[in-house]
Amino acid sequence: MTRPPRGEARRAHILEAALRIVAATGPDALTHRRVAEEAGVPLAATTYWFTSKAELVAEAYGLAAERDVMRIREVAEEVERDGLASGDDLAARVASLAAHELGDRSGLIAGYALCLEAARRPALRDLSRTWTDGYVGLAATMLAAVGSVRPEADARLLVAALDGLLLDQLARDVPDFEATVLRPALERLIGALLATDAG
Amino acid sequence: MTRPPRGEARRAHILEAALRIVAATGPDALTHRRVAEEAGVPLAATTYWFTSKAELVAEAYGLAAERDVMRIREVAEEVERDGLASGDDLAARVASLAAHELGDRSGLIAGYALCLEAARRPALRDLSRTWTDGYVGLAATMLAAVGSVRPEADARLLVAALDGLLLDQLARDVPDFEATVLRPALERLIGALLATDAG
DNA sequence: CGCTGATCGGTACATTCGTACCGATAGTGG
DNA sequence: CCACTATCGGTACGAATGTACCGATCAGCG
Repeated sequence: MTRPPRGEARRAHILEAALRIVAATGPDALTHRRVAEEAGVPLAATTYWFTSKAELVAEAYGLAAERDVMRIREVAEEVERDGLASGDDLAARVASLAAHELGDRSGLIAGYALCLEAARRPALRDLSRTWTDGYVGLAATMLAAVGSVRPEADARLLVAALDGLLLDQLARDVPDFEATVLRPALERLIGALLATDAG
Repeated sequence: MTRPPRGEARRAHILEAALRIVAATGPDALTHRRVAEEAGVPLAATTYWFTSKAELVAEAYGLAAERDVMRIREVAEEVERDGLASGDDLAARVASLAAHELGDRSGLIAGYALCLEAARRPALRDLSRTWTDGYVGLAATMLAAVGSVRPEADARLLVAALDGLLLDQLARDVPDFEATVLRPALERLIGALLATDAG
């Protein structure tokens, strides 16, 4: 029998529950009671570990961002080690990465919710920027690996397009999104960017 | 002296107030009382004109979408009449359009909030799709006007990139965004897309 | 063991929420 | 002018919320 988590472990447990709720039901459904229920802890635990609801929200977002950036960093290092064969190779890599991202609607929706929150609450903006910058950095690394002349600028474009496509897919729910939409679009974009590098 | 609005006018008045609130404080701040205060009407007016809060929210989003699509249509027709000189011309046009959009953070944030809501509530998905499709249609028209070979597919890419850039800007707040970020990015994207059309 | 602080679980409370209700009023067709 | 209906404004109420509080329990240390 595993005993119920105590101490900091419980704190983390609560944050996880908060993220699940944001993704499933939206940020406005994030109440102390709902979080406590989802985490399987008494109500008082949420007020004990987080002095206010705002703190809970901010830390939950922070966790999501940190975890995501960590995962990105791994992929970036992997690409730097192994290199990339071609633009299409890069497109496939990014598409698969994004599709995997889309598999966890939870974190994805929470991420975009953060963007909108950050649009209102300046305290969250650094968090949001760090998140995006992580992606841009990865994209730049990848673009450089396939010989892009201006990897940084094009990376911003690539990440922006990716965000837009993912956001749209969240509402559209196209079946087999990766193969029918994402990969073709990315191949087109990356191909065009690389092809005009010479000129 | 203008008398307080009555009848359907008051209903519209309430919807406008709701949109302002969503933009300024987020969707979770959208309460009957808050809306009533913002609209300058008694609390009961909001429950009289909207049988439930969900109806109010849905109609507010619908209004934002409809109004925006209307404005897009005008631009689309204008472009179809006058044509476009070049890719850079198109980029400047889109950048200015988007910058204008960004001027009204209100509607913009509300729009993206809708996307996220639609990711959860299927009832809103049609609305969200219509909205995006409107933009894609405009973009396709514009791309066709400058001789794009596959305007439809490239339009999706263009709109996605635009969404990503705007979303990022909402949190980043780069000064002089249109000139320093938006226009260069769009010129780069559109230029690359058009240049590789031949091959 | 026994003490002490961290942690836990239950509960209380003021506030705010969505919504329902009800009497007053204004505009309109007869 | 007189109903009659749509609309208005004020208020009430149960439910849910954030948060505070309090006594019980656990873990480490003398």
